[in-house]
Amino acid sequence: MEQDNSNLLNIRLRPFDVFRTLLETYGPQGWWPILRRAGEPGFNEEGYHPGQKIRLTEIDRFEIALGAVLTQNTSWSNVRMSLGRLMSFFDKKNMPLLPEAILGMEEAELANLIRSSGYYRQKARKLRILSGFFTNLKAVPERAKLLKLWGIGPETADSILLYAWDQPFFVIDAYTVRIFSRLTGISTGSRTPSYEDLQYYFSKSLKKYTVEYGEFHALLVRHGKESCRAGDPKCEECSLKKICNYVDKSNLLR
DNA sequence: GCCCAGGAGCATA
DNA sequence: TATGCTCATGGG
Repeated sequence: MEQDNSNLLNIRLRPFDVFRTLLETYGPQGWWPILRRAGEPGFNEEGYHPGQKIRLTEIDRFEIALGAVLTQNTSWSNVRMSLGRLMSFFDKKNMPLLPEAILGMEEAELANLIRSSGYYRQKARKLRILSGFFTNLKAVPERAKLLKLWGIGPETADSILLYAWDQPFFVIDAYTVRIFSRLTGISTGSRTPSYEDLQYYFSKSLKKYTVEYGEFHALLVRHGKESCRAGDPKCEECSLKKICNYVDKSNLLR
């Protein structure tokens, strides 16, 4: 059965125009951050690598996948603490942070190390399942196989595929939905368009350059944190206000 | 104390 | 298919 994405494609606003404006505003974001390599040439102190084309190692890819699960509905600052704890734990054992290391420990012990990420019991289980999948991984994972894993949904799968394997899957997250619902007036809440419809809408407007996909998603996260915030959006200083449909009611009431 | 954060799975109707 | 609930820590 063919999906009906036509309502979204009728939207006048082109995602690519938003991408250009955000890139002018903030510059390249250097995603996905790799904490293991923080401070190395080309990486800043938090592991971001703006403007650098990074050659990823097996350990890098696994760290990205771990982070993608840990950051589910959770701020990155909390995730960074968990990743730091995991790394120092295995550093002391002189073991690289690879799937075998995760599988070699008790789930409760793992949960304790990642407490700061929240939902830590669920996420410990997710990380072990993910690790099992990674142990017999020979090539780029298939999206459908990732989605069959307990704890891996579309956003997490696409984040892993895009940032760890350079595959052109555009990531739709809560920031993306919020920003574009304000820009275009598309409905939110239970009436939010499906993940696949939104992904199709963005993909049609972008070239299949994974750098563009990765940069755009990172810029949307940055913009959602700093400007297009949930509670008190800073519409005055927003670089998208000329093309935005959103009416900041809290401002009108003043 | 409140709200929010780089989701996903499951029960119920 | 759709809605509602659960999972949980940490920062503003």
